[in-house]
Amino acid sequence: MMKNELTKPKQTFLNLAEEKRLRIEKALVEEFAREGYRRASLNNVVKRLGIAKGSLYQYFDNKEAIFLFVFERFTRLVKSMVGKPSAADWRPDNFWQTVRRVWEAGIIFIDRHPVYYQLYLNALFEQDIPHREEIISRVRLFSMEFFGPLAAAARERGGLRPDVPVPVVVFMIDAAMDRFLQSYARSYLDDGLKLAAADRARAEAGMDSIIEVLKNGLGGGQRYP
Amino acid sequence: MMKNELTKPKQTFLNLAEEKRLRIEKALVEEFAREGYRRASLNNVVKRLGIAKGSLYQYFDNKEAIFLFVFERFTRLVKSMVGKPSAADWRPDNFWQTVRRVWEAGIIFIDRHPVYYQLYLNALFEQDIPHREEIISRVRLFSMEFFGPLAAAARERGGLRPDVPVPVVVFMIDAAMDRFLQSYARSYLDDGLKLAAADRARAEAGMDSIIEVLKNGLGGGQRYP
DNA sequence: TGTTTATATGACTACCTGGTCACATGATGA
DNA sequence: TCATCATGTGACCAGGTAGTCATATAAACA
Repeated sequence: MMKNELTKPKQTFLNLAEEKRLRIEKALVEEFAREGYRRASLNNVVKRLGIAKGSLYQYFDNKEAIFLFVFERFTRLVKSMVGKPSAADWRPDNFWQTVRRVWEAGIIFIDRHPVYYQLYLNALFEQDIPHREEIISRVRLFSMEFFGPLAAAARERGGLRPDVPVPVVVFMIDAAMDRFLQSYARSYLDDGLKLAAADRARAEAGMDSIIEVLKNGLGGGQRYP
Repeated sequence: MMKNELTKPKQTFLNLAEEKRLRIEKALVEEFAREGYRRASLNNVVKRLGIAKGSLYQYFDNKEAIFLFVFERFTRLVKSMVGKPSAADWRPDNFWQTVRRVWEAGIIFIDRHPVYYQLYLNALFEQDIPHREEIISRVRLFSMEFFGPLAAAARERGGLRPDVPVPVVVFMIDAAMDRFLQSYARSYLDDGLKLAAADRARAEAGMDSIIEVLKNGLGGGQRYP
C-alpha cells in the first residue's frame, strides 16, 4: 500500500501564494504529460518557470513525490467527474444508460483536461512508473470494480444475455470505451473512426453507434430493448 | 515516406558471422523491448555483449537506425505469420472465421515472440519514436486495411448488419482483438479475463467467447449464424 | 614475406539527468 | 534595530547518455 505521505508536498509548497503554486503545478503536469515519468526533466521545468532548482526541492522530496502529487490531482479530477454508481445506475434497465453516462464523462474529461489524460496514458504504458499498479488501479473506473457489479446485477435480472459471462461483458465495454477514448485523444491510434480532434457531436454519435452494437451483442433481448 | 536505407545496417554488420550477428540482434531487440526507444542504452547493450561501443557504430549509423532495423525485423515476422486475405477469406460466410484466424495468429505470435511483441507495445505508446506513425501503420494489420475491405464485402452480401457502418465494425474487432492481446501479454491490463500468462487453451476459449459477442452484435442475423 | 584493407577497440567529448548544500534574501516579531 | 526563521538560489556532484576517433589487430592479397 502506498503511503499517502509520499504524495504530499512539503508545507513550503502549500504556503506559496496560490497563483505561484498553480503556475508550478501546471508546469509540472505539462512536463510529465509530454515526456512521461522517466524522461520528464525537472531541469527543464525550473528553466521554464524561471525558478531555481533548489526551490523545487523545498517544495517536494524528490521526483517521485512530484509525480505522485501530480497524479493524485488527476485521480481526484476523475473521481469528481464520474463518481460511484448511483441508485439509478443499479436498475438493470438503466445499464446501458449508465455505460453511456460514464463514457460521456470520459469524453468530457478529455475535452476539459487533455493534459491530464495524456499524463494518464503515459502512466498506463510507460514502465518503471513509481507505484504504477496502485495508482493505475485507483483510477481504472471502466473496469471490474465499476461495471462488474452493475453487469452482474443486470445479468441476474435479465438485462444482459445469460450466456455471456460477466468478465466478458466488462471486457467488451472496457475495450471499446478505452480504445474509443484513446482514439479520441491520440490521432495515430485512430484508424477508421476519424475521431481525432473531432467535435463532441461527432464523438457522441460514434459512441452511440458502438454502444448500440454492444447492446445487440450483450443485451438480454426484448426485455430491455 | 521513410527511406528504406535508414533501416539498413552497414555492410560490416552483414559480413559478420551469422552466430555473432544473431547474438547482437537478440541483445538489441531485448534492450529496446525492455526499455523502449529513448531509455534503451547502447552502453548497456555493448557491455552485455562484451563488444566495444565503436563496433556498434561500425554496424549501424546511429541509435535510430538500430531501432528501425530491429523494428523492421518485427514487421517481417508479423507479416510472415498473418499474410494477406486469401480467396477463402473473401467469402462473406467466412468472415468470422477469418477474424478468428488472424486473432489466433496474434496469440501464437505472442507465444512465439514475446520480446518482439513487447517491442511493439513500447513503440505504440512511447512518444518520440523515430518515424512512429509510419512504422506503426506498417504493422497495424488488424485495422481498416485488412478487415475493412473484408467487412465491406461481407456487409454487402448480408454477412453483417447493414445498419452498422464498416468503420464501426472494424473498430469493434480491432479494439477487442488489440485489448485482448495486450491483456494476454501484459498482466496489469487484465482486469477480469485472467488471460495473463494463461495457457493457450484458456486464451482461445476467451477469444471465442468474445468473437461470439461480436458476432451477435455485428452479425447479419440468421443468414450466416 | 610485406602491404593493403576490413574490423575491433575503449578512452574521450559534449551534454544531459536528479539531487545537494552553503549561502543569500525576505519577512516577522521583539 | 536586531535576531530569528522561512524561502530562494545556482554552482556543483556523481552518474548517465549517444556518438567519435586515433589506434590496434586481424585478414586478405601480392
